[in-house]
Amino acid sequence: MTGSSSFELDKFPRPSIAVDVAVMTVTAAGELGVLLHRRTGDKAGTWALPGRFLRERERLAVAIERTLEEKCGLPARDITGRAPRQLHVFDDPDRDDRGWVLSVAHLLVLPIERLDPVVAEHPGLAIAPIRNDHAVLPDTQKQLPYGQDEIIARAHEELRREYLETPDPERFLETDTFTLSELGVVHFAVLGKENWAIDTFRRKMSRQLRETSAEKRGGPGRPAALFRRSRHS
Amino acid sequence: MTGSSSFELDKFPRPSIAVDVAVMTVTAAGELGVLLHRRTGDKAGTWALPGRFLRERERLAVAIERTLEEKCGLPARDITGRAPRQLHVFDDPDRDDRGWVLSVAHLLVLPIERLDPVVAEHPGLAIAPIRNDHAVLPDTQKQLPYGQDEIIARAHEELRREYLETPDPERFLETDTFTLSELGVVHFAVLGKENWAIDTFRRKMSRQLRETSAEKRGGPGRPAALFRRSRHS
DNA sequence: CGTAGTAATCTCACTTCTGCGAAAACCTTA
DNA sequence: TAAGGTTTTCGCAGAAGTGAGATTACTACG
Repeated sequence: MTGSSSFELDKFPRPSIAVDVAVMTVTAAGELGVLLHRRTGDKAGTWALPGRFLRERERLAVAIERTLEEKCGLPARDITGRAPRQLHVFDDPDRDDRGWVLSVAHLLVLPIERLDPVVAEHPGLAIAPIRNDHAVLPDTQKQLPYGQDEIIARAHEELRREYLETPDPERFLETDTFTLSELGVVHFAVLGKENWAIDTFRRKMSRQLRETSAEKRGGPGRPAALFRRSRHS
Repeated sequence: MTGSSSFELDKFPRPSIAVDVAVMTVTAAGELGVLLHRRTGDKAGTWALPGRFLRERERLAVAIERTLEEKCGLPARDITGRAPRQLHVFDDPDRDDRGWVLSVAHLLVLPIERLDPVVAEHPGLAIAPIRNDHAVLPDTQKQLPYGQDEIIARAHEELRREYLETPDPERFLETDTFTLSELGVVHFAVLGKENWAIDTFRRKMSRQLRETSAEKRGGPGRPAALFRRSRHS
């Protein structure tokens, strides 16, 4: 920005700023899913990504956090320690028929354990699986409003890029230690079978983790070594 | 966003939106550089990235384009065919002492040939080389205002990520055909010597280019094969 | 207790990648 | 026109990565 006298700010009309968030998780079935909520107001009943308008001098991350709390009943402490990630600013002035709105799209990853109880309790919430790069809605609605399908596509793309190289950087897995299989379920959900090579996966990831002396046993098959995140990831 | 009655837009105060752009180039000396301009107004004389406030219903890319035209005298046709790339939204409400401003940072790559004549003509412009991930300013000023150093760091990081894999995706090189050495100068400028392996570079890039039957000769040394961008890059 | 089933890990041949030095092809200058 | 300098390209041996099958170590069930 250029140096300007302070009243210059008032010279220009200003857009409303919205935040939208694709909360992504890996379901118990091992599928990548996104949190949707049923809208209220004039377009009640349709599914959409959570989002709302930015309040005065509010930070984007805080707006995201409050949206999830207010609209989805997700307690704030379910989000602590997790930072929403900016994806894109949608700036088409005709995107929103209510007026001139810029929308900042975000990605937030949450473990399914945090989402499941909340979704079970609120009928206005759903976790839609993502197939072929778009969300499969719970009923006959085909698309999300305001081109939110593109948000999901961008979120998925971002995740794919990260998960090719790094072991669960967004922490779908919350536990301190985990087996390579557990990690594999997450990566498989993100990457899909076309980008999935189990051998390469195990080798690349185990190199980036610290092995613990413990094992996980109890299930069928050979016990699996438990790994821990390496210090700086 | 949730469905809302249309007057809801007016209920909230709205922030000013600024766009800032790191115009990056590779200088004749083979260094990565960024375009700076001397500010006017109350902080006249200090160097900063070009930027201004978004006008009513203006698209971000258009605001960038006009900023460069109005503030730096870059003719619009120097930018045609090139899309600024969003990097980040800076949302700290205290970032700008003039008020509540969100700033959308962008990266735009331009070939040095387009910048050189304009910079030579305008004394308020400079191309600052980037070393150790921050711009080396032309005079005693140490830092850019409003944390614009972070914009440069993000821009550089983004470029590094792309240029490890793909031959000049942002098109520092504008000519139709080029030799691997000419391409190498650009990649070296972006990646720095620590990420530079000439053999790997040649092999990885030549595979992604189409060889032409022409050669470039005239300089000292063996003539170099001229390559062309492959269709979809 | 033995057998079947399952999951994790190891082994090995094969392919690809990497760094380096040698060779090729040109320009300049004497 | 021959020698020297420069730049590009090729060739090779060693390193690293890949995919598939064999092996190991468990649980479940009769």
